[in-house]
Amino acid sequence: MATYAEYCPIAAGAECLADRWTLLILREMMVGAHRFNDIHRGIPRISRTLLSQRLRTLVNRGIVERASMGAHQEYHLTAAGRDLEDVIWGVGNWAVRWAFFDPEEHELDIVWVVWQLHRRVNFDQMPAGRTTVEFRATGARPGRAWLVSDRNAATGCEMDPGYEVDLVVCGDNHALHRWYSGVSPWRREVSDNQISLQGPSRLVRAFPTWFAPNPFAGEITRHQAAQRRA
Amino acid sequence: MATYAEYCPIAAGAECLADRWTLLILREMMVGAHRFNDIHRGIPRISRTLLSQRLRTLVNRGIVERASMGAHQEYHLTAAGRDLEDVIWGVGNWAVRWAFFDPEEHELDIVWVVWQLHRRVNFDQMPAGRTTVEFRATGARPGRAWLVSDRNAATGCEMDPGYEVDLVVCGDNHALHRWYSGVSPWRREVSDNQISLQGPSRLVRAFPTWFAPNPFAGEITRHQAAQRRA
DNA sequence: CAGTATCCTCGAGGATACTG
DNA sequence: CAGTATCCTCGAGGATACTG
Repeated sequence: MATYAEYCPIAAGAECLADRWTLLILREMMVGAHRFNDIHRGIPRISRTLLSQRLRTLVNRGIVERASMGAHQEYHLTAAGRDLEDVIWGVGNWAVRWAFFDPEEHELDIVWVVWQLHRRVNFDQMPAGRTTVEFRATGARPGRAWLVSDRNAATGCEMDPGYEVDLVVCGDNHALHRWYSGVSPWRREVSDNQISLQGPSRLVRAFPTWFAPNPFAGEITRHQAAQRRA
Repeated sequence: MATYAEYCPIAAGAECLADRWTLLILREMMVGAHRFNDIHRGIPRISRTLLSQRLRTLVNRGIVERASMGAHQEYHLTAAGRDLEDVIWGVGNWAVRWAFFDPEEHELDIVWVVWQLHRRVNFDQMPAGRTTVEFRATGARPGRAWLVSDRNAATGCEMDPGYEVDLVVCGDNHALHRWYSGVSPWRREVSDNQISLQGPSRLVRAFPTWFAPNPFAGEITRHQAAQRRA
């Protein structure tokens, strides 16, 4: 609270926002994570102790509110928190222009990618009933993860959920991250043989329509176009 | 660098910005401080060691550039740094709406206020030649500071510069900070007898025109009007 | 003026085990 | 499921003294 001890709005704002992890916690609520474990899956490298503490601080500052929803707890942005969304998207858009590059090896995490993807499923493009997609990342930090979509609910799994797999997405981990983020379009990675699909051709054709674009895809595309002009 | 290890623009932005003090260092460059000691006077509670280290980090990240200007060094925002200005003003404007209140005792620092004021002098409203204004803060954290304006240059001093004082601004420290920030208008503090001027009536009448408003004064006024409507 | 080198402290936060 | 309690480590950063 008294860290800066300056009577200045920027200092007051930094007091609220410039703690490690805080922007990512707010991001998770902005993209639809409201339960403790869901928020944690979106930020796997924060410890549960620290996440708990940061959430308490955000509640005390009036940016987040905690509420009992029946049996479980939920965290939601308050009006003050929602008023921060533009600033936080602004931080991300700035980074797209100046500090966001091709994925580095330590940033690769296919489980995290699939977890984030599960929030962007276009259910009206999905087959009726359950669809199970297995992602197999090869190359650096290889791994597997599963996306299960059923009617209008989807989830990401780091363990085999045991359902029959309808479609396998297999590819280089860097390429999967480039596609996920919007840094490169699906078609390019497929035609470069970096990513391939295995499954019924009906599903293979439909797959590119199953996910809404990354929230930063528009800014990334604009930035790439500006780069090419320069 | 690898703190978050997430392939996300918000994480990349937080990596650059969410360090303690960093937003305040950028603020100082945004308002016109470019030399090490000037930046430090704007952020007196940071140690010189840490300021030096943060500046180096900002240079490495491409947000600030350091250049020799003749004998001395200067720090300036790069294009990437200038592109951050809207985000940083956004943080301050958000704080005005949700996290900026009347000054607390630990935030009072009349020397810092006068130092910041020296950048906002309207030289065309100032008398020709040198003008020395002494600020005397009474009440909590009392202190004195001097503002010296000469032609088109001004500075703030924490020690008596030894010049004849042309005008004395005397008042409660909280009131001086409210006026400085734009939280309350000059006329209100004067008519409430919280602040008074001592000096030739010509200078007393002119004083309220001598400084450009605080950069957040507009947002503060808008916010106060919205508060009254609610 | 504009820093840097060195030493030392303390508190943020990780690991682990636990709870309603 | 959603955390909390406890213990411990290590590194950020303050204090001090120094330099071109």
